[in-house]
Parts: sequence; structure tokens; C-alpha cells
Amino acid sequence: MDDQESTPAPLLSPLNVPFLFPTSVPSSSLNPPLESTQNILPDMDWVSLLSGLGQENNKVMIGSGSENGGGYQIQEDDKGNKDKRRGNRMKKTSRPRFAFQTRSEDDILDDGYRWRKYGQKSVKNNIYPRSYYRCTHHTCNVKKQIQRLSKDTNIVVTTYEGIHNHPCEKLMETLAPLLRQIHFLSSF
DNA sequence: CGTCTTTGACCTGCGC
DNA sequence: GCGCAGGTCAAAGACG
Repeated sequence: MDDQESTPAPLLSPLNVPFLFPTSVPSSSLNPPLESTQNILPDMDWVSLLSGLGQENNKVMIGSGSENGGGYQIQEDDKGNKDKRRGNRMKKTSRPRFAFQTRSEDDILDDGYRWRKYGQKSVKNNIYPRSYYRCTHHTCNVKKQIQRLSKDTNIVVTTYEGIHNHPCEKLMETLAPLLRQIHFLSSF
């Protein structure tokens, strides 16, 4: 409950996520940039989900600045703590948020990290619930939300919050043979 | 037995 | 101040 602000420098940027798609989702299934996204997703609650967004290719940078809030973090101590069990949470933070959409039958995008589901909520204007996941690495506080769109049920919007402070083992395993092959070919 | 999901309750922020 | 919506907690159960 005290390490989110002292998170060490990331070994991997959140931007590494799109590179992990081949583990379960073909890159061809990725959707176009957000400008078209907004056209085809009129029912998406982008205001709450993507407050303060920017754009970059097929991913969306979300509220990375502290001025826009968007994310929350657990607070170490707070005089507003009314409940010993859970009174010290939900404080605005500057954690980077990052969202993108995929066209997939599966809600869960295998990005190489291990996630534990910690909540699910039905959201307004969407028949599908939003699922909340947290990285299972004990020193990592990265979270992600997964939401399937009601208008286009093939589209899943994944929102990452925070930066992994540990390497992605699965990614390394996946890339190892490829790197070896590249190294082998480059030797000629 | 450890890990993960489910799910209802609870909390906070925000708009009115 | 109130109500709503979104986000989180944690107990209980499922699963391998």
C-alpha cells in the first residue's frame, strides 16, 4: 500500500503491449486509430474511460498528466480515512493510462503478463460488464480494464493503467527463438 | 493447498 | 446534500 509512488523505473514501457498481440491475437485484427473508433463506437463511455486522451497509431494515450486525473491509487495515509479496512484508497494519481481496442472473440488478451481479476461492474450504456484486472507480480501495481462493446460485440477495449516494473517473462520466451534466428541470419 | 474468479458491499468523485 | 456511476475490497467458492 505504499509503493505506488516509489515505483522504480520501468523495465518495459506500457507501449510494449501491442507487440505482444501475436501471442493470441493476430495483428491484422487490430482496429484502426481512434478517430474511426469513435465513429463506430457511439455507445462507448469514452468520457469516463478515456479522460484526457491523445492518439498514436492504433493505441490511445490516456491522461498521463496529473492534471487530468483518470486513475486512482491507494494512499499511504489519509485523514479522510473513515474505514480501517478500505478507507485509504481512491486518490487521483499521475499514473499513465493507455487504451486500445482489438477485434477478438476473447475478452482476455494474452499480453504476456499474469493478471488477477479483482472486480467486475456493469457500466452504463453497455450490456457487457467491465472487468478489472491487476498484475499478479507482487511489486507491480499495473491494472487493466476490459470492456466489450455492446454495439459491436467483436470489439474489446482494453485500458492499461500504470507501468510494469518487471520484465515480461512470456514475451522474452516468445522472442527468444526469433532473436536467435535474427542473430543467426545477420551473421551472414 | 495455492491460485484465481465471482460477487455483493462499500467507498469516492462528480453532477445536479 | 443527494443520488448515481465507477472503482475496489474481500469473503466464499471453484479449480487444478
